[in-house]
Amino acid sequence: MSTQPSSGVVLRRSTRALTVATHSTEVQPPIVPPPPPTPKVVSVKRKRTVVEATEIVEATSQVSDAEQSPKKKRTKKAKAVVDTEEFQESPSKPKRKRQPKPEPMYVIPDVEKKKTTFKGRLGYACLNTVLRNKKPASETVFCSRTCRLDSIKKNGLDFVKDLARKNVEDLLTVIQWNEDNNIRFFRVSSEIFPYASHDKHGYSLNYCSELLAKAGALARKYGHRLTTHPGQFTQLGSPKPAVVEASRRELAYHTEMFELMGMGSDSVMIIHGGGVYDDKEGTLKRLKGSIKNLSPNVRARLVLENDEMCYNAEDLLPICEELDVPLVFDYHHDQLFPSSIPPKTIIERANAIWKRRGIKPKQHLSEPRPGAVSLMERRAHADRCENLPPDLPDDMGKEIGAKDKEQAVLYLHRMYDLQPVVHASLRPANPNPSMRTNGRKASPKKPSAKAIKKQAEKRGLDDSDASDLTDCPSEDEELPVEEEEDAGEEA
DNA sequence: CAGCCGTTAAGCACTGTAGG
DNA sequence: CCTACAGTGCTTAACGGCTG
Repeated sequence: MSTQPSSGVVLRRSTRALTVATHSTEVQPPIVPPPPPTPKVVSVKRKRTVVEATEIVEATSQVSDAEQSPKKKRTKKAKAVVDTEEFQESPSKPKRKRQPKPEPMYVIPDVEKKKTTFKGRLGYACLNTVLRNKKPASETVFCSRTCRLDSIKKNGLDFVKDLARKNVEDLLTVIQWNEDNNIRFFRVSSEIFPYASHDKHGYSLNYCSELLAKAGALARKYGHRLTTHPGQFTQLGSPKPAVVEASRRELAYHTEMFELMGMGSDSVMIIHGGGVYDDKEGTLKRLKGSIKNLSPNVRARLVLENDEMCYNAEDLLPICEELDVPLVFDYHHDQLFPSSIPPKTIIERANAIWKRRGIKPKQHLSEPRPGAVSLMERRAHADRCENLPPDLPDDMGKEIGAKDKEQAVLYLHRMYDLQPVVHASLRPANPNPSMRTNGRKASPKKPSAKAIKKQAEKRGLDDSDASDLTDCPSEDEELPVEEEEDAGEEA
């Protein structure tokens, strides 16, 4: 709303309220009838949530005989439990089958041909849009199924473990798709085993060892490189010991995954420097200390990456060189938060570390969205990349960070004649890419749970009401939510 | 059933505002 | 002027309410 100050560090993007039609790659003009101006009644929703929640508990507590006593409103969650129990195939009651929609016709425009000396691999991160968007929904393939902590509390640990198993099953499909489409470099979603590193609900991956070994064997058979990028809450430099400990667990779980898959040293885990905590030097010292304290097998796979806000390549290179931790150079981040050292020098120094360690180097490439001006806007990834940087070493793995995921890779494959492409796998680019990212949208009206809790504490509500919302058992959960709502309404 | 939309989960950066 | 705090941003996909 207000004009951006000249420094322009962060832009509050009220313009985001503009809704954007979901990325439509189909040729048919999207039929988007204007939504009726229905007033949103948030508070009602919340109250209902509480009621439903109790129903779910009842429903799932008798999963075995769920079929004989269907609740008037069978929740999706309850259904999900049944589904996971019948992974293979279920001769369940005859469902009315919806006529499958015909495959949409895609018109794939020609690409501008460009030249490069690059002979390395291009890869993408986490999600394959073709497989993810398969219809019907039961056909979709993806590796980042997750759930809420509440679902684990209600349904037990096996619930989340089953989700993860399905993720790994789908990883096999993704690897095969990648092979069929000449993409041999893939970042596995850090959410493939949801909550595996959680302090209370964490679990070992051993239960899934056979399937992981199978996925690893497939990747190795085709010579695919798999890497991972643990979440931004992996903060090895945090002043809070609990956060560092959680970060260690996160890295340990990713290491365990690659070990069970039998992946070699090229399967690295990439993290950023993290927050600054008002003390960059001190934080870098803590980061260094934390890395030194990692167990050897975890440290063997750890890699740092320059980010666009806190630690650029120049900040990280000294640590990387001292501790022999490879550096993933991200071109996009370097543009937003440049080092005083030119990229060429950074890449040379980074590559020297990769070489010393005997690991194939890796870089990240992405581009800001067209028309992006402010820093926050330029942070968001464009749908695709239009250019490869010059002078790339041939053994370099290049992960393309783009909204169109594998399509961005195929686009570059075509532009630069890097690999043959399967035409049926191609999807057209969105002709009208917006500036809007997919980030979380917050409701301006409703205070956050944290804010509500603090308000409640301030107003001197009794302990049970102000107790930790994230951790209280189901019985207690109902009261605070009701209180929450009142607090929210009044505030 | 499909699709839309807000919420949630992790941790931190940053801005604007209120109050001392 | 400084501090504290609320709100929003970064990412991502499932969940759940709701509508058509």
